[in-house]
Amino acid sequence: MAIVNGSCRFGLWHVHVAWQDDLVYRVRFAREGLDGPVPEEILRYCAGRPADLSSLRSVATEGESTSARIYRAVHGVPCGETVTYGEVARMVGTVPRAVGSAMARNPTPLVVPCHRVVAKTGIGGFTPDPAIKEALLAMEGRTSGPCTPEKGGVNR
DNA sequence: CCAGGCTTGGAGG
DNA sequence: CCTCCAAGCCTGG
Repeated sequence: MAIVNGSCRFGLWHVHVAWQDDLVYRVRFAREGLDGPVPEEILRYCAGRPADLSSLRSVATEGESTSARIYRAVHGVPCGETVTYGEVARMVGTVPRAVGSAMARNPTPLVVPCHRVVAKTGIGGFTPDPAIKEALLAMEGRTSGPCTPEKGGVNR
């Protein structure tokens, strides 16, 4: 079985996904869509329905490199919560800028929820557009949001 | 090998 | 409150 490529809609964006079973190789936000399926959880998530993105695995978390450990730490951040670059750095034993670099190169956004990693003083960055990060966090902040956080605590 | 990054905390104005 | 800056380190080219 080969790797499957597909996309679904998230607001004005198209979410491209390269995947196979529960393993995701690549996720990226693009202006244009492409034909093909995406994992059920990602489809539900993008549609604003209850979804558990952490049930998917990412190739980014494989290995023992520093970035892999950073991605694993971020993979464990639950929906509805956020952490700062500095907090992730302390968990992994590195520095905030290394975390920022890793997030900027995250091959699988959503599956490794880099949008839940914010700066201590603000929302932090997001490629290709910080507006996506804001939209994702706003969506997850709702008590009846897609991942139904137990306590509807929005972080900031 | 080197430039630069989705940071941070402290110093100083 | 705000600007400035070095620390510290990982990665792509």
